[in-house]
Amino acid sequence: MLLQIEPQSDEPIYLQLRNQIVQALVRGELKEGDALPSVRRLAVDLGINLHTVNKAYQLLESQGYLHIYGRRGARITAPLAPTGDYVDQLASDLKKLYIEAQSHGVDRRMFEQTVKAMLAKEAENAH
Amino acid sequence: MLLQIEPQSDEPIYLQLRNQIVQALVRGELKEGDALPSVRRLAVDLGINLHTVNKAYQLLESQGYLHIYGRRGARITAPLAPTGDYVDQLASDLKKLYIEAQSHGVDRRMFEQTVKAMLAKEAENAH
DNA sequence: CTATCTGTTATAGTAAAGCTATAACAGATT
DNA sequence: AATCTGTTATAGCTTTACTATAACAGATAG
Repeated sequence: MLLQIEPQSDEPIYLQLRNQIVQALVRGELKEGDALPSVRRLAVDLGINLHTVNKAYQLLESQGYLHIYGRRGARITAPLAPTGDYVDQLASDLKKLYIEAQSHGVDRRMFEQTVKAMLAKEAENAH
Repeated sequence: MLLQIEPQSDEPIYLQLRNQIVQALVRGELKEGDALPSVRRLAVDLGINLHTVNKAYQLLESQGYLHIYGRRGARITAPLAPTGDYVDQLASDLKKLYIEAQSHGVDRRMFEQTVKAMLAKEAENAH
C-alpha cells in the first residue's frame, strides 16, 4: 500500500489519509484482516504528527472500515454492504453534482455520458 | 427567489447563499439580466453580515454567474457553456463519488441505477 | 441641492478547524 | 527489563468563517 500526502493541498491531511486508505480498499490492495501500521510508525514515514494519523484512524473506525484493538493494533474489517442511508446520501451527492453541472450548461444527456465515460475508464484501470 | 440560510449547518453561510442562487438559476427563477438585491438589503433580510453576502456575490462573479457594476448593482450574466475544464472537474468529482460508493459495496450497476433514478426524479420536479 | 443608498475598503475581534509539539501513563510485545 | 503501543492532556500556531464598526465616494431619489 503506497501512501503519499500533499501538505499544500486544500484537503486536510487526515482526510487525504482516510481517502487513500479507502481507495486502497477498493483497489484490493487492502483486504479484511490486514494490519495497519502503528500511528507513530506511519506518522514518521509520512513526516506528519501522530495525532493526525490517529484522527484518520478514528474516522475510519467510526465509518466501519477498520477496528482498533486498543494497543494491539488496528485491522481492516469485513467489506461494507450498501445501507439505505448511504444510498440516500449518494443520491443526494449526485443531485448536487447535477445541479452544478446544469448551471454550467451540461444537460441530462451530457451528464449521463460523462458518468458512463468515467465508469468505462475505471473498469479499464481495474485490469 | 426564496433564500433561506441555516446558521447551524456545516456549510459556510456564504456557500449556502452561493449555492442557492445557482440553484435558482438552474430552476429558471433567475434569468439573464435580473438584478440582485444590494448586499446590505439581503444581509438585513437574512439576518447576516453584509460582508458575508458580499463574499457570496464576489464568488459568484468570479465563477461567471453574475456581473457586478460597481455601485450600480449586480445582474445575472448569460448562461454558461460547458468548458473542457469543467467537464474534467465533473468527471473527477464523479470518480470520487464512485470510489466512495464502491467502498460501501455499491457496484457499477447499482451506481448507474442510482444516477438514473436521481435524473428521473429531477426531470419530474421540473414540471 | 440634499439626503439616502450603494459597493468598497479598512480594522478588529471572536470562534472553530486543522496541525503540530511535548509529555505522561499503562498495557503489550520483544 | 526495555521498548513499543494507543490514549489522553495541554498548549501553541495558522487559517477560515463570521461579525462589528467605521469611513469614503459614487449613484440615485426626493
